[in-house]
Amino acid sequence: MPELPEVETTRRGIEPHITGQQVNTVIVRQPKLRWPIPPRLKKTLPGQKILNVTRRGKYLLLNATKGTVIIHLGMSGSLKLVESDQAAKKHDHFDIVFNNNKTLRLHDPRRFGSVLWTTRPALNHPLLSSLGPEPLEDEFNTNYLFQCSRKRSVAIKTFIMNSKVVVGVGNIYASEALFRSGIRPTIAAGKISKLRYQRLVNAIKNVLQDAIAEGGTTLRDFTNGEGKPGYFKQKLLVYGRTGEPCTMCNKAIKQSQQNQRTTYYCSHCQR
DNA sequence: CGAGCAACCTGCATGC
DNA sequence: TGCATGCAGGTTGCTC
Repeated sequence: MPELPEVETTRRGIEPHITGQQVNTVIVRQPKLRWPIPPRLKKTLPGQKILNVTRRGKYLLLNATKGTVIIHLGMSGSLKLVESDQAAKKHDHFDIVFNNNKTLRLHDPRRFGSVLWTTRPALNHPLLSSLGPEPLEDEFNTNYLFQCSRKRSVAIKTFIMNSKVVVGVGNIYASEALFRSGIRPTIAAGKISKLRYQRLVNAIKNVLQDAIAEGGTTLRDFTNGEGKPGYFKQKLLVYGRTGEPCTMCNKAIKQSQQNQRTTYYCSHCQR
């Protein structure tokens, strides 16, 4: 799935095309996503205008006249703008058809994504209300992460992937940021020094910014709003590189399991 | 409260 | 070619 850079890439791709546009129709082909697509969306959204498209963590917020469409892409979701007469393909579960003959189309084979609707401030929605800070904002800094980590025994990789700690860091960028900062993914979060947290915070910010600049990472099927892949995969230093030489020391990259997820690291460079 | 893990679902690569 | 297995970008919600 899309981690923060891929969601941000999607946001930038669709935002200029749907801002100010009026919704004509909502088409639900498969309502069974992570949560059911709310049935009232089909009646309530037509006629409304999209005011802007924002992002909170990995959630996209289509802010409309009378409420907000909250979209999460899960593991395999992607959004694309297509001509409204374009036929839907397999796993094209949801469309917002606009009056200008363009359609925003959600494609999601695994259906871990979600489409929700709220008429209250979106940030108050239960799924968004207890999220941690945005990693690229100033609130996410060394002091914050260090304080937050005290007395926490969880592995540092698990810790930075916890959206209550910081949003947007998924399996790819967690491994990459820990490599960039020289920290072994299994170290207990509470045992890491402030200096090392400073390096980690910088690494998280830098890797996410670098990835956004490349349009995100396309492993298999991620595409931006215009159907194009991202190019950050070529710059991954450890993720998916098991057995290949470390770019720093030439030793073979290792992999292990944490929380049912694969972790990639260099046993020489990360301590 | 924190930690660990099963669950949701489909597609694809691999091995027999 | 077919079948079984394991793995994949995420997150909630359950147990302990």
